[in-house]
Amino acid sequence: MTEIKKTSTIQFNKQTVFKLCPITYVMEKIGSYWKPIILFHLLSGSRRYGELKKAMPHITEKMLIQHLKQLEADGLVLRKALPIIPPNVTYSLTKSGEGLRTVLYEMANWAIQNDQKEDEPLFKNLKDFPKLK
Amino acid sequence: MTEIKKTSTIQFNKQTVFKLCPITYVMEKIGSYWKPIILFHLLSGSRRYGELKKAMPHITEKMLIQHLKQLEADGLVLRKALPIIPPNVTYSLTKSGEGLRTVLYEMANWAIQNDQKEDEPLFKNLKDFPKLK
DNA sequence: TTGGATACCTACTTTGGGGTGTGTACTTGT
DNA sequence: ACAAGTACACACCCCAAAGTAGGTATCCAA
Repeated sequence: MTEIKKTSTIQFNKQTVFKLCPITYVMEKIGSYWKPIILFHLLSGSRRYGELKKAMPHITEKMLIQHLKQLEADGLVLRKALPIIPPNVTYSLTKSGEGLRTVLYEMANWAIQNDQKEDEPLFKNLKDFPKLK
Repeated sequence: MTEIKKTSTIQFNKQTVFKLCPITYVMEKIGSYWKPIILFHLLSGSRRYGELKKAMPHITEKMLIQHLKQLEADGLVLRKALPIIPPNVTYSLTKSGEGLRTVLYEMANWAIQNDQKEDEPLFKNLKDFPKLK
């Protein structure tokens, strides 16, 4: 995995920054292009690694595991591996990750509202928003 | 301003991707480290360029205008410049940008819930979440 | 005339996020 | 004996995003 440099200017005095803006805290956890999308696909329940890959055809394997590992390290995602061959690994949301459901829901909600204004809307409504179980 | 390459693999067949995952649509609009943070600071009302700079001490000027310009181009932010010297430019949320309030609110909410678990919580509650006017 | 105030612009450089491609471990099926 | 299936690991490379550092325009006040 690619290491993260701790000395960049962005990392400077993070504590104080967080106090001023809780959003900064969120961005440190899920602030990348892929993470929210991965989390979105886990909202409907646990998924195998291969299932996630199929659900996101345009993500590279490297990005997928890399972000899964980080989400796991950040306590948002749980990895369960069965000791069998061929391997069987499933990923699911932790309680903390599950807490992001409303965030993602509101994002989807905004996307739909915002998209209606354009010529050819892509989504219709929120009926298809993933429900757990 | 830095140009955006339209031919990257990520851009490939975006239409179909959006249909599968509305979150992808959102990430294209506000999916960067700084954008949600900038939007957060505009939730309480219009702000001058210099005010935003002060509110985000660790952002570079380049990043600030660059993202402001893109947010403006994406119709999330409105720029109002008075023709005086020294210049007076204020930024505010458009209706579309204002629609992100709930998203940002839920983010802050999650940050607070999530943060309570740690040793030294940074935020207390949502009373300080910016209200318009 | 010099400097401050404001909101930028524009080179140049760096960095790390992301892409490509290959390899691996172990078992089951043919 | 070999390929297929699964979930990765690793090395190499590229480029866009972010950082650094300087400059600009215009007016006014000292």
